[in-house]
Amino acid sequence: MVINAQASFIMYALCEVDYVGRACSHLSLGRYLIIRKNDGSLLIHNGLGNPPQNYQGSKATLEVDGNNITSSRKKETIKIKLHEVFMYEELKEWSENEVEVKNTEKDLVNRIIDNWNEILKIPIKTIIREFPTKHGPIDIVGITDVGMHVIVEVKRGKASLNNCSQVNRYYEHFVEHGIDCMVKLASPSIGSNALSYLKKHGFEWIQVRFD
Amino acid sequence: MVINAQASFIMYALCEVDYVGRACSHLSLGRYLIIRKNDGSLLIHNGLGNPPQNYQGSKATLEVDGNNITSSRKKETIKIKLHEVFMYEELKEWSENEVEVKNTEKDLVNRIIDNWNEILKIPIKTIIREFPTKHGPIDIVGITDVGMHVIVEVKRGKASLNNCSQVNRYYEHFVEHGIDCMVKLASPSIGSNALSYLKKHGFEWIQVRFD
DNA sequence: ATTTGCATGTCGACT
DNA sequence: AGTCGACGTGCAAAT
Repeated sequence: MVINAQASFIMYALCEVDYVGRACSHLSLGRYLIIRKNDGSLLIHNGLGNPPQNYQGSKATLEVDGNNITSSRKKETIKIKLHEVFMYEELKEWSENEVEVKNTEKDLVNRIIDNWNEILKIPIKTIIREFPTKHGPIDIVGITDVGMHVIVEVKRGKASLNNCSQVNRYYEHFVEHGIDCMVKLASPSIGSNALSYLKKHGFEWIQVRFD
Repeated sequence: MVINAQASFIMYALCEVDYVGRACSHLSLGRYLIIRKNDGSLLIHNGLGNPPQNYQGSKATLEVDGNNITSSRKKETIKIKLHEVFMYEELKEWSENEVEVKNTEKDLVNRIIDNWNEILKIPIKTIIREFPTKHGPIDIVGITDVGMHVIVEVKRGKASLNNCSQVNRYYEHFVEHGIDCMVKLASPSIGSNALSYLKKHGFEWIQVRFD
C-alpha cells in the first residue's frame, strides 16, 4: 500500500497520534479513521461523537516517511505513527458542494425588518443593519423621528447570559455618545438568568419565531 | 450491498441530503463520505474543511429503506437519498480512546495560582477557584487582608471583546454587593479593541504564557 | 432537563 | 494577517 500525499483519502488504521501547536495532545494506540480532504484538511476520528480527536484545517501539507505521517499547517503539526493499516482508499471526485441552510440568524433579521411595526411597535424613520460601533456591529438599529435609537440584537436560538452582556456592551456605546436609546434582544427563547439580567438593566426581550 | 443499521461504517456515495431540525438544510447531489460511529453519531462530509456538512450526535437511530437512509435524534432528522454507492465498509473494533490535551485553560489557571505573587504582585490571604457569582463563576478570585477582591479571568488563547464584556458582567456582581475589587484578564494575547475596552473600564490585562 | 462556558473550537466577513 | 461574531456550533460540568 502506497499513500498518496497529494490525494484525498480515507484510511482505517491501528496508530497513535501526537499534536503540537496551540495546545499539545496525545491519542494513544488504537484503531482510528483518518480522513484527508481535497483542500488538505486532515481529520482523525475515534468511534464516538461528532468532533474529530485530532484535526487540521485546509492547506495542511502531508509528508509520508515509512510508517510515519506528518501533517503540518502554520505552526501546528500532527504526527501519526502507523502500526497497521486495515483500509486505505482514495476518494475520487469528492464533491465540494456546500449545504444550504435556512432559518439562520440572517433570516430572522430580515423577518424583523420586514415586520418592524408589528414586532417592535415603535414607529421609526430609518433602519440600519449591522450598525457599526466600536464595541462591535449591532444587528439592527431603528431611529425614530426624534433621534431615539432602538437597538435590536438578534439570536437565532436560545439567548444566553453571554448574549446579554454583549447587548450591554452595545448599550454602553450609546451612553458614551450621549445618544438616547432603547435596548431589545430578539430570539425564539431565552434562559431565565439571561432574562433577569436583561430586566435588571432595563432592557427588553422580544420573542420572535421562524416561519 | 446491505447496510447494517446497527454497525459502525463508512460509505462513499453519490447522494443528496436533507436535514430538518433546529434549522433546515439541503445538500445537493454529489459524492460524499458518510460515517456512522459506534454511538450512533452520523457525519456527512464533503471534500472541504473540517466540519461535516450534515451531522447528528450520539444515540441517533438509523433506518434503511431501499435507497433512503434516515437518521433521527430527538426532533431532528437527516434523510439521505442514495443514487450510487462506491464504497461501503464496516469498521470493526473502532477505538473509543480520547485524546489527552495539555495547555488547556485549566493548566493556565493552575500556573497563575502557583505563581500568584510573581504574576499578580498583590499579596493575598485567600484564593478561590471558580468563585461563584449570579453572573457565572470566575476563574480565580484572590482576597487581600483588607477584603479587596482581585478578580482574575483566564483565557487560554487570544482574549476577545466578548471575553471582556464577560469580565464586566462579573465586575457588576461585586459592584452590586458593594465589594471593593480589582479586575484582571489574563491571557497569552489580546485583541486591540478588547484591550481598549478593558482600559476604558479600568480593568487590566496580564500577559501569561504556557511553560 | 436546563444553564453555562470552554474549545487546538471552525468558518466567514471585513479591515 | 489580524479582528470579530455566528454556528443546526459540540461538549462537559454544575444545578
